[in-house]
Amino acid sequence: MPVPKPMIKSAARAENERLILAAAEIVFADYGFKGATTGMIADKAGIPKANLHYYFPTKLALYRQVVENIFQIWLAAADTFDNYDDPEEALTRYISAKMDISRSHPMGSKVWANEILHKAPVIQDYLETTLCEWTNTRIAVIERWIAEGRMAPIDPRSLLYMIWSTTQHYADFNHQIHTLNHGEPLTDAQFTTAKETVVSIILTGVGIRKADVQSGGGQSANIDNMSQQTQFKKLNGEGA
Amino acid sequence: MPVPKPMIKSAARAENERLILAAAEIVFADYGFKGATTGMIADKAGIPKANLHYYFPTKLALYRQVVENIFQIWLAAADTFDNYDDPEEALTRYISAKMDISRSHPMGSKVWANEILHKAPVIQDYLETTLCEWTNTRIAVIERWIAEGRMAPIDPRSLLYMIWSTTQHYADFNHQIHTLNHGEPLTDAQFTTAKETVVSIILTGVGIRKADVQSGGGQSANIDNMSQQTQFKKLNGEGA
DNA sequence: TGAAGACTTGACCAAACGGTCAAGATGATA
DNA sequence: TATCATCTTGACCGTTTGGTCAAGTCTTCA
Repeated sequence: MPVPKPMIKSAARAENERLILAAAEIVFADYGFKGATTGMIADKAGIPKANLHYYFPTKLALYRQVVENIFQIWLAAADTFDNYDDPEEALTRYISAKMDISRSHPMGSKVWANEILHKAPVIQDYLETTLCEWTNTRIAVIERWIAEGRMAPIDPRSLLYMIWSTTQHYADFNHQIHTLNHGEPLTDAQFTTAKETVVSIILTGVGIRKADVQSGGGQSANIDNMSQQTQFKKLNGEGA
Repeated sequence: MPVPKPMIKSAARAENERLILAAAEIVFADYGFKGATTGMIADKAGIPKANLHYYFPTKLALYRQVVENIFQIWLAAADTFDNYDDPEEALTRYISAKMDISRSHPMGSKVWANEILHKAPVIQDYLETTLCEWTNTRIAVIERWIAEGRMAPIDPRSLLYMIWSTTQHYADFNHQIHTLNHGEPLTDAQFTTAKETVVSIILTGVGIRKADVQSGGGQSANIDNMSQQTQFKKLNGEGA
């Protein structure tokens, strides 16, 4: 019992804000900032609209809070990039983390995508400061890996964009993915396949893993060595 | 002079519809369906709002026309996939085409992205028919290439999603990319680097090209052999 | 118990928006 | 010139929506 009063005071407040933010994330994701109405959000949160405006004075303030929450989650995932100096380990974990967020938290990604699509009217400052710094430091890390001969000399910035776009696609475009999957969401197995394929193509693409081309006929024997130790397979002649 | 009257009749009409559609594409891309107003579109087209409604009775009808135009452009690009049976050639051309569209026609991609993000309220039928068929036939092609040992046994669907997301990222997220590029659009050189990097990572990633890891120190010597003939470089030891 | 603050809510308002309309302008045809 | 169809446009309307407000209810604490 460290904080008796000043925290009890906002017991109802905390719960209501949580409800509203959860509802807002879904509604903003599905309808965009303009398309979402405070009435819809209030309905989804199970409270009257006037009550929503008691906790969040304007629609914009609520939206901004939603976006900030998402950004925090992404920054946390980004740490995986820093905690390992081995490019295979770092990239594998980073890609996996971003894929997992796209599956567990798709609404957040959609809100972000919507915001960027419309020229970031409310989060431009994030882009210019936090995201810019984060990007530059990671580019430096990748450049070092390249200089050390630990991966192919690709353009680091393009690689980062590739990782972002590919992983977030599974959140932002999940409606399209579902539709192309007979209207059903991806099963856990399908999603795992997708994750492993993305990791495999990128790691192989930047020269960290080696390609596994079977000149014979076989179907797939999917790659699942995406963790600590990579078992390099022999690769057969391919050159012209 | 094959068609004298029945076409002259709509001379003004054709011109006005063109103006309106061009304005609508930009405004819908920047603000989404809900965020865009017919007044904004009319202003950008340089005509009164009532006149816009003379040519397009409802906002929805105008929007649908814009989306259909975009879809046609994409389908044309998709043909590049069919015209070559060599996976390197086909994938390189397809990726390049999609990258070029993202640069030359970013608004269209944004409108599409916005539509999918909001669960495709007006183009669901396209997803279920045309896009679904297109996807399945290309998956079959990729599976054949894999079976013939011409590329690594990756999941074809995940590969397609990867190509779509990566290439369209340069349109849908161009605001973010600009911001991370000191507020400037990518130069032609930067865009070319991006395109070559994407092609390189994906082709290497699926085992069509071989990685070029320089164990020494050098900076980059960027890959630019993205056309007909690939010059495979030696790749040095990497295994654990 | 009662006063003070925190929370709840139905009713309301002004602004913005999609769409209509009627009155006209323009242009082709005879 | 007269007629008719196409096109143009300012004014207008009903609806939706973000946000307000005043009249409550509930909780806490002396």
